[in-house]
Amino acid sequence: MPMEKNFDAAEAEARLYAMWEAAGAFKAGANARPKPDGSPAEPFSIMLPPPNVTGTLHMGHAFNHTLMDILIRWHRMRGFDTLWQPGLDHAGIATQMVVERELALSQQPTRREMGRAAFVDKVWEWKAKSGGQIVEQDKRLGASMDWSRMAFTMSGAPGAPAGEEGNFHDAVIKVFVDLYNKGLIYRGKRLVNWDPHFETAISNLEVEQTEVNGHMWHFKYPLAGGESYEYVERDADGQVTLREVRDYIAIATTRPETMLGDGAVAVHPSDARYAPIVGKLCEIPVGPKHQRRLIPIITDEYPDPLFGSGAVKITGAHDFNDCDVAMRNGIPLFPLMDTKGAMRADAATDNMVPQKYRGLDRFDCRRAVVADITAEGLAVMIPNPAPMPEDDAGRVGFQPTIPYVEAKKIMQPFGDRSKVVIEPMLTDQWFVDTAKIVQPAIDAVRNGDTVILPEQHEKVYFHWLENIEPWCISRQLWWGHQIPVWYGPIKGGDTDTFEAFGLTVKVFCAADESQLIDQLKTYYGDEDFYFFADGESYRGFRDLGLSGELVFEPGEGVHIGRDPDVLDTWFSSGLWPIGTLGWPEQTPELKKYFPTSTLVTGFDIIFFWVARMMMMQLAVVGQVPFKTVYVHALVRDEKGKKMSKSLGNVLDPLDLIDEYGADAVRFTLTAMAAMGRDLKLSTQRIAGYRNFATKLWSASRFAEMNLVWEGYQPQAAPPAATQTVNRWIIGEAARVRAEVDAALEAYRFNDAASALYAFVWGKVCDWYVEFTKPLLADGASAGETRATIGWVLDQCMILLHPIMPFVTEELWGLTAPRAKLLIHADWPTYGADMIDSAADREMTWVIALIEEVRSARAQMHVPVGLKLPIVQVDLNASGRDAWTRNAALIQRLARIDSLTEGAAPKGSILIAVDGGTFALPLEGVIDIGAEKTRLSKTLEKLEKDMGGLRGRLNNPKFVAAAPEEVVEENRENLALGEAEAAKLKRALAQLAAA
RNA sequence: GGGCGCGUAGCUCAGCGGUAGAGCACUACGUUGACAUCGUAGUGGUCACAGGUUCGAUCCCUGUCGCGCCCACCA
Repeated sequence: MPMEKNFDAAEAEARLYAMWEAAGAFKAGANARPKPDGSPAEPFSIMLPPPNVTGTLHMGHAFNHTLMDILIRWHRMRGFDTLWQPGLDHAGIATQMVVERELALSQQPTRREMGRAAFVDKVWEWKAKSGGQIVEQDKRLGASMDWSRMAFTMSGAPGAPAGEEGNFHDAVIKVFVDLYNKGLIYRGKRLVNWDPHFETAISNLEVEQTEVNGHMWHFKYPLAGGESYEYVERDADGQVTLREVRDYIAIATTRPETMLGDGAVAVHPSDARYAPIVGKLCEIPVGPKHQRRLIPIITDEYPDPLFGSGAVKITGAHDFNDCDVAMRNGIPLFPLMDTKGAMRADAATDNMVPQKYRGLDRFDCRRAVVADITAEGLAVMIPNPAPMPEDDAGRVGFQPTIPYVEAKKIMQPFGDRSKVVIEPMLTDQWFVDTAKIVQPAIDAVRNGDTVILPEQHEKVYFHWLENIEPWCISRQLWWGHQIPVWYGPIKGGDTDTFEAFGLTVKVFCAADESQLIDQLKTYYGDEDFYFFADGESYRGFRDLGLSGELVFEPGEGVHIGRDPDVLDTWFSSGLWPIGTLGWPEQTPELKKYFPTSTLVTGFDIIFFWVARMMMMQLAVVGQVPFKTVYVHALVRDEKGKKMSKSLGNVLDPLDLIDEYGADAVRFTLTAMAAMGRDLKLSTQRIAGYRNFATKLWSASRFAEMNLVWEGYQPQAAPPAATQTVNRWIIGEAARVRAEVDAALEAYRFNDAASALYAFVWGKVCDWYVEFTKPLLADGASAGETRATIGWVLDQCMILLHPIMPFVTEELWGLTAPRAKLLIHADWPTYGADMIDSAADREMTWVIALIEEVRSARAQMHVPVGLKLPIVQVDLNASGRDAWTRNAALIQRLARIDSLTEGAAPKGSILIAVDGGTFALPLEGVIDIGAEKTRLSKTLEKLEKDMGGLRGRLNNPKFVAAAPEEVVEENRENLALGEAEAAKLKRALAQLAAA
């Protein structure tokens, strides 16, 4: 059946993908071949960065996955034992958010109404129904992952439905328990970033600092007992600029609502202005007068005397800096807010939050506080910067004062998911003591066990790890790995305890319930405890002699029973490399594929994920998780903006695949994957590469029409060709194969793409196909030429397959019966020995001659249909040889009808080639003026080039210092140029005579 | 405030010590038996600017000017 005129991507892609899957082509180890020495195939493994279970394929994934697929297909064809491990991340916050929204939309009970177990069931239901759409989308892209090994970061968790079995939960729990037992995980009451929308702690990486328009208010904190002091301000020279008696200390703040929790006012020890009042008390100027707290004025290095008033209110429970100051100085912390970021209404804070502010949202409270202070005259007043020439009462020259409020750009923390302002909150959380496990992760990159490419990212990696902070791993969510810790009362002397509400509580850490029971038995004996944990309530220890019932609230302390919190999603995805391979079981896959070969990822998750995988794998199994990390750039829109839904500039890869085909999308991303630079995607470019696929397709049709595929015998080795043209293209194939391998070896994906583009289009289609036309008509050489065309096109398909899998596989199947699918075809290894340098030289000469003639014809406006004779004016032996052997194709491609020898006839165009001169007699055809212009222009260019060469060669220092071959090359070029210039001049003289 | 990257043809980008490249766009010509998703030939560049190193700099160094990104607790 003859080939269709065009490749029908939409039809073929699904069919080909199904064929690969049915053939098990993606399975780990598929197409693995022993090495030439008989030893087992070398493993090559890549872990897919697990997309969120809520995710759909966006351009960043398409890029990321294309690069991985290229590496995987390339290695698979080279006979490596290849694994591309797919999977999904349970994505705690994101998923819980999606499911809660679903519940709201379908008017079902809320999360809290239905309770934890029921809600988690709902999430699993949702996952089964609509999670992981990205898998189907990846198939459209052509990603050749081993789907039979699909992993999930929550597999095997309690409550997981059938089909979600797996080791991941066990692995996560085991790691938590092990790290806890090694003292690398601890619980503590710390100030953490709190997301008031999701009501959970988040890590500092999940906080985005954004500049917003804010205000800084200046308020007076009156000194206790109406005391006053002399306030003196001096300039840099020590001259007094202000001297007045004050009965207050001025404070600047951007967050007046936190004043209620102030514990002190701090000034710098060297600040002479406040020296008279250090140690005295001042009053927080908010709330009913009789309830106002007095706080001390202290000194600390933290305040900057040049900023604001130089005095800082210290609110340890609501600011990270202040917390440090408070800790240093023994200042108490006063938590003011509840989990939603509203001012607390509960009894514990009675004396902190006055009645009128209780229950107010933090921002409403801010407005109220500002209004109240201002009304009371406790705002610092400044002259109105825009004085009125006349005031309301008609007073001329009156300059009113106004409350001192600076409009100010301030950095404000936002939750990266919730987009609400993050609140520093004092809560009990679990932390990984990263400082203790970070060093191996730093060393591994320093000593090259893991290589990060491009190199510049190593710096970023080092900087972050060297300044690493404790990692808060507990989240107040329900969807995730519940922390395997139970709390109970303690018998004296144990160290794993903490204080809460006057109770000393022991933390039990266990991988599962039976292990916990064992622990408790060791601890209390057989009779002393109850154990009861049904997934809903955890009251097992209530009767152990405690008085009262402890109620857990995030940030508020302790409960009896299992910790309700779950682990940060990144804690589990941090175990992705070993977890997907079956750890803690010592599976054969783990032995074979770990450490993995390459991680391909965007720089945006170096901290979130890459660094943590390094730390965790090293801490848990003592090995690096991957040998190479290839960090690629971001995909942006054509204007260079980051694609985002809110900007509406998102290009959907699936739309592009629909329109241009997956191969075109893949090739575009590959061609633009230059290291270290963001790529701006334009559909024009994709269309161009779609055309490229079409070009290859039509070259194959050309072959078909010329019976190349009739009885074609696919061979790995090139045919033993005798024709120069055939020998030449075989050499070119060898060249491009080497280029592609070298490029991929170095992760220079764009180099591989452009080498292939230049070969397939620029060499094979532009020249070789044309060269073969006369040969195919010639009985003697037609056979070998057909074989060569077939072989060369096979090489195109093979070498392009990693980047353009669909069109190449389709051609592979259409053109000849094949022993294997292309996806499993053997990647060539032939080398430079296939380059026939004589053929190479000859074809380069032929191409140059044809181009010269074409150029001359075009510029003289010789009609396309008009064939011309050519005159060989002078030509050296190799030129004559080349002409003789290629006369047919030169005449065809340059549209020449005959050759004569002799002097250039009058009114002819001179064609200079390496080793000689031709003339195109064009008397009566050419425009003499135009030809003069053409020759002068060529001469001018030549003279300019030669000027440079002469200058250099006349410089004795150049001749002395430059490498021999550079000097030699310059000499040769100058000689060639001079010969050519002489000819041009002669021709010009002739024209002038005519 | 630190750190990183980028300014090369009209556009999007490669390149990187030895005479400036690609694709797209543009211009002219073309119904040549693979391909108009095409062909042939062209136009188009002080490689941001200023110094320095070098026989030689788009490339290395320093500074300046523009852009972009990452990290950072200035109340």
